[in-house]
Amino acid sequence: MLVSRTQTLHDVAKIAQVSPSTVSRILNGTAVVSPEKRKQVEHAIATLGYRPNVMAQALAKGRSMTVGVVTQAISSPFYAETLAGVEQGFTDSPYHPMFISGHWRRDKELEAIDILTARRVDALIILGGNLEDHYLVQLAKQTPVVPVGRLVVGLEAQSVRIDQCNGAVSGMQHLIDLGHRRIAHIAGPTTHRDSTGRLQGYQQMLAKNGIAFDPSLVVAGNYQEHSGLLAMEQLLSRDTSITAVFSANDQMALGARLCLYRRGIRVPDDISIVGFDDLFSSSYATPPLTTVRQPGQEMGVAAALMVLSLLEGRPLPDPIFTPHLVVRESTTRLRHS
Amino acid sequence: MLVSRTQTLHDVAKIAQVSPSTVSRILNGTAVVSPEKRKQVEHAIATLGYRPNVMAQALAKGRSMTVGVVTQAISSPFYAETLAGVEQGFTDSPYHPMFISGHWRRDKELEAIDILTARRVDALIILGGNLEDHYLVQLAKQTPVVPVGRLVVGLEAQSVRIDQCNGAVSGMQHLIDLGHRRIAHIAGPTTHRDSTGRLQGYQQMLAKNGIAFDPSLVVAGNYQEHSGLLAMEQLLSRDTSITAVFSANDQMALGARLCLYRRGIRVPDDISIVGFDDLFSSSYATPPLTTVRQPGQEMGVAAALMVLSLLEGRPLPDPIFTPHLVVRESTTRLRHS
DNA sequence: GCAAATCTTGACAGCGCTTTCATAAGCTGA
DNA sequence: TCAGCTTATGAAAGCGCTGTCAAGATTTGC
Repeated sequence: MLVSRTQTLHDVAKIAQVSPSTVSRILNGTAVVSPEKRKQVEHAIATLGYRPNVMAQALAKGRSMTVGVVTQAISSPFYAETLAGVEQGFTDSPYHPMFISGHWRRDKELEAIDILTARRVDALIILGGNLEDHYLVQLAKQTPVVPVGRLVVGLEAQSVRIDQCNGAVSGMQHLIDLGHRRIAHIAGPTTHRDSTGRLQGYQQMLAKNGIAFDPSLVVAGNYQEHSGLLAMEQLLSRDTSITAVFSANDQMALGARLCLYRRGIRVPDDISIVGFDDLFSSSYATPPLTTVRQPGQEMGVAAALMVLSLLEGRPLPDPIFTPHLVVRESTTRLRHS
Repeated sequence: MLVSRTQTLHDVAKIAQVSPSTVSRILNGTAVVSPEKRKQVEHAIATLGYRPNVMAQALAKGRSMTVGVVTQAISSPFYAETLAGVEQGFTDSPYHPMFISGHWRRDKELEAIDILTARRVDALIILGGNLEDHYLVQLAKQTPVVPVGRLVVGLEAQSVRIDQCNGAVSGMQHLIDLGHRRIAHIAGPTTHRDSTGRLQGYQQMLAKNGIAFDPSLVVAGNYQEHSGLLAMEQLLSRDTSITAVFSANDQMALGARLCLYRRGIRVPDDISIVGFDDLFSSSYATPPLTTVRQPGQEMGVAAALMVLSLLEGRPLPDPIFTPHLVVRESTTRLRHS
């Protein structure tokens, strides 16, 4: 129903011949109201096409009903799934998410938090990022903070995350089961705790299977496609006996795959590739990528539920997710040549 | 600066020993204030770590300083770029975007608009979608509406869009220049005006080059990867003399490419593929996809500027973008076998 | 040097809603 | 039947800010 001037609760009250308080009470279910008045009010609301002004409600009750989400880039395929999950998690709740990108820069993230707190968001969801743990802990004293994809010391019960090392272990297990021994690793930024967790899993599985760790077989990228391509080139120039590569994320795996394509090295026939994350697009790569699935969407939903629990004082859900291997077509059994 | 109770303009006024009005004036630059008072106020703001409450400002001035963005899926690679552009376009403006997904469903889009108007957004950006033109025109009478990626009749000056037909023409031109004649087309949903525009470009180029239009060479998908795969299979079962395919979007092109991979048909050696959109991931496909670039990011920025212009009564920017061909490695000259 | 014009500043009434608080009405039971 | 209690409802005071209005202070012109 489209009407000219935007209607207020007052207008509704006037038409229904009750006081504004009564209308408010019906809207919020704050108190019992006689059925007849309720009927009148509901009718008035319908005929006016009235919609409460959320800003005014927010101001009056001191809660904005919006939760701020600091992501790194709204267009990053990796964060996109989690954002979708967050959005989904808030559907059917009175809260709504507001997304702002931090562009992987500390100052931008700070700015984002600033903008969000100026809007008096009721809670904050922080996807990854470069903000120090102690800062987030401090921030959490003002408004609930839910970190996603990282463990914030001091906020362990509410940091939605996966067991990185375990994920890496299952990816490596797969490669080793297929007979591979010369396995390279394209790591993430060495400063990221999650990259080091994955690296750790890689090394752990090497050790467990009596394969000597060769530092020249691991090179770090920055999680973007291009760095995966560069890393692969470097790896190839160092050692041509590699038969498999385990990449710390899908985007770099795709970059590596392009490098191999350009050099005419076949995947998986010559070199097998295992990624990490399982982006939507990985299942449509050529060949479809075998990868360790990080349940981005589910984690987003969990983050939303975590916020809701925090806000309503309910017991918190389990924040730890376990990544699982998804076998597709980029890996194959090592042929003894 | 983190303080316990959240500070108000009143607190600042008290500390600076001026009236709240004066503080407001300084904050908004609404009137001239003596330098000394300004100094005092600025000092008070700094020591208190004061941040104005955006909700209260919104209520008082009747503008929420937020613009609603109805997208289809926040995780769709296609919309993601545009969303990023929108976000970027509002940086350094006092406005902030709030995204809600419509999931390609009319009822969800309506719901999204409902949520957004309850928050009294100052404008609406609608990415694609299924809402009827007349509905949007009607809506635009209440609050500025900027449709993106489609032409809304009645809102032509502010519909940010591309010339679909022209884009298809340049993709086809490329294929024809390479000597292809048996060119299939994987179309988008027949109900979408943009798909039909692309189909039109396809037919136009066929006609212009004296190639008879063969209806069995076009099959429609739904813009998702899987439908591209299915379409390709259907095409192959109908006619094995195809040497090139022009897909109405990259996602379907990627699906088609997977189909060919599974059947051992080489790209581009056996069949060339041209996509449409140029998603981030297309340049890392195997092989990197030749495609018609739809400038998603730029269009997002343009949509934001359009909103700003509408809101500030400035002349509107040009809403039409021209797509350009990006030649990569999925197309090659036809070899006469 | 004084009336008139200009400028800075504070008081105050909203913005649209929620939420005490108080009042009037309806009940209970002895 | 009436003291005492519970209930439904309205009046009014905010929530934190902006913007109008008018009053003081200051400057200008002749």
